[in-house]
Amino acid sequence: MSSTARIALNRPLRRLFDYRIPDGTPLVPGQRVRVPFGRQQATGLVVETGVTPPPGITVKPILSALESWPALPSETFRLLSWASDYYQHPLGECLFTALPVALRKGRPAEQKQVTQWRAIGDPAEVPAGAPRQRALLEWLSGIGKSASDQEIIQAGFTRQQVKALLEKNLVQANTTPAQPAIAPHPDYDQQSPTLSEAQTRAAEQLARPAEGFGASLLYGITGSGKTEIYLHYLKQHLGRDEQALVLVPEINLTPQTVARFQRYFGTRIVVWHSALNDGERLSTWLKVRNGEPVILIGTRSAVLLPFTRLRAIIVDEEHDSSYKQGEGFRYSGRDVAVYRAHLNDCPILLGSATPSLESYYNAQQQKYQLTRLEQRAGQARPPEISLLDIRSRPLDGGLSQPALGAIRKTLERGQQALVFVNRRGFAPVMMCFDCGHMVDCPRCDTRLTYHRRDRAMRCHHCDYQTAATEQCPKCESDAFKPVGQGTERTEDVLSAHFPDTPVVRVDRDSTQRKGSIQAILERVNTGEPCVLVGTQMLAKGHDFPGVTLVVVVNADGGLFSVDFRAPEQLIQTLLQVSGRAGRGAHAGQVLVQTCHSDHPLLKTLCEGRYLDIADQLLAERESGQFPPFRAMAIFRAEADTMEKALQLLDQIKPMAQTTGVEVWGPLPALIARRADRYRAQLVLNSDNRKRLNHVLKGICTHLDQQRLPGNVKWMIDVDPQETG
DNA sequence: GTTTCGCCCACC
DNA sequence: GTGGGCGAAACA
Repeated sequence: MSSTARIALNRPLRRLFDYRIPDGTPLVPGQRVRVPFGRQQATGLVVETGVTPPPGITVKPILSALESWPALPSETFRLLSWASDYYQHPLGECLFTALPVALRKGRPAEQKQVTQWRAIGDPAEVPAGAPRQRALLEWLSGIGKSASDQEIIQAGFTRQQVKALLEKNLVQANTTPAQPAIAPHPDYDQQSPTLSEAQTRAAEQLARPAEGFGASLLYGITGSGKTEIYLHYLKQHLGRDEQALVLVPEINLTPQTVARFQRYFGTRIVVWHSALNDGERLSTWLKVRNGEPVILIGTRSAVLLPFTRLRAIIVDEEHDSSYKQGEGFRYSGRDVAVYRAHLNDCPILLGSATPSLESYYNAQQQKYQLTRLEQRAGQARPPEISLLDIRSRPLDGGLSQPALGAIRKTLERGQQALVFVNRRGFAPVMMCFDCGHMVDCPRCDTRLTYHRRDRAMRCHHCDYQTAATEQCPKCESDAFKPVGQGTERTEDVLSAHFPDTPVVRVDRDSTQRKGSIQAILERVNTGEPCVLVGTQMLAKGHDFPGVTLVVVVNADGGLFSVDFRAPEQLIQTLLQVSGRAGRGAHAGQVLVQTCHSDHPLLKTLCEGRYLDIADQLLAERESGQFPPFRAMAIFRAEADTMEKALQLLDQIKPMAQTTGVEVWGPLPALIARRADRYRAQLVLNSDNRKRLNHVLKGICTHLDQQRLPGNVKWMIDVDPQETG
């Protein structure tokens, strides 16, 4: 009697499919199989065996197992099943995100092999009619070692010629994996990083002799040397045969960061990020799956890799909003990492100079151990932050006279200045100074922004773009100009004020080319006086020892936003960018231009104690019934008319509104129309996460059963990062 | 009367 | 997601 297996497919379906297991094919959960699906074939993952198929369906047989072992080991499988349930995302899609593309498509789980060719015969044996073959064999004998296909082609020969020699038994082939395995006992540098007194104290607190799960929050101010603590932490918690995971935001995964880890762990360091190609992905995935003793430094999706001996996890810049995936499977890399540490019964370290309110709250609740590192490493001292009220001050390219004066003084001292343009909620918009007309996106409820580089106007929410006109499209006035502080405008003003000093712009436009950010950093690190102008990018991670002055052009964007996370993110950004000042021998100074110099948040910012601000912000979250005091989820709907979207939400609302779950809305989304689709949402809020999860599951089941009018789409965002 | 388009639905 | 079935619209 043959058994039945329940299979997950890579489809956006909240459903699994049952197949007959052919006799003599033992299957375990997590194993890849090939199955017939409709009139096509698909790769599936075994979820369960020995199930009873629902009545009334014809069960087809599994075609084959792709391996005899589970592609997803049990711990990874459990992690993803939990995430599927927690985030209310279809299990199939969750499981498949943990496979590299090659394996999703059903390709074999094998390392790419490279073939090396070696001469074993005498060139004289090659028939005279094949001069190229003879030349190849002579060349191969001459170099005295084996050569790869690539080298042979580079030397001017062809694959056919090698093949012909192989048939004549004059060359020998030797295939090896393209990426050698990491030796189980790698001989890496035994020394640990040298720690300062403050670092030693922090490291000692983090060295927990106790086995098992334990989460720590490392609050380490900018420049305090968190990386040394990470290195030390890994040395302490990690055996030679064991695996570790270091999560970093995309922007922080630079060659410098990797090199610092390599100094202490050598070949055990492997990386995982969006720039890897499919082959590199498969190769690294296999190393992890094979249990090689890797220390993997990676971005968000690295938390889903199939580790088998994971013994330590670090999440760097744990507050960074890029840990939350913004579409599809909307998981938080940081939160999944914490759960994964639970599953593995291993320690996890969350580090930040500006911890998220969620993690800080967990520390206050004694769920996480809080370790503070409040001294800068070496000679460096924390920068002095002051507010510069710009109400009724004339601005030039967004900069006030005092700010320009401070930049001048800094340059005269032979030091560098950094001008930070806070672009969040602020972008250059084309406006007519005669009639006030601004250009809207024809498909979204937003204004088009102006890009001087190619004289185009673009929408930031869809791919619409159009050429910028000289005159106002409405009244044809010539006074049609960009308003608002773009980095380009600020760059111009700075160049005009300081004609003898290089002004370096760092934003997405200027760093798009590969390696250009590297070139910029090298140039700045020569220490020559210069002015750096940039957005978000400048706030993160990079070390500019020559910078002693930071000017924040516009701090006010996040102060009065509708989004409950906006103040937190504003403060984090300001503190992170402030942290760029005075990392070298000279003290740093930070000038924050604002129209609200009496705002309590900004006043606390000047005292520079992030945890005090976090206490303030937490109090606001508590009184507003926001996370982390309550669990939140957003139910979003999208349709070709606003009525249809709202109608779906009206239908869902009574289902959600049960004991212990509060529902706000339905409300049109902050950008109610995007790419000609109308968007609205319900906010669900509960003091009981289990209940919220249960309610969401009920809604999903309900909606899966009923058929919706065609183009209405819906999705659920658990622990949303943005409420708009 | 024939072809094309778009919607709906199952897929195990 | 994807292909097929089906009815409505478009075409000769």
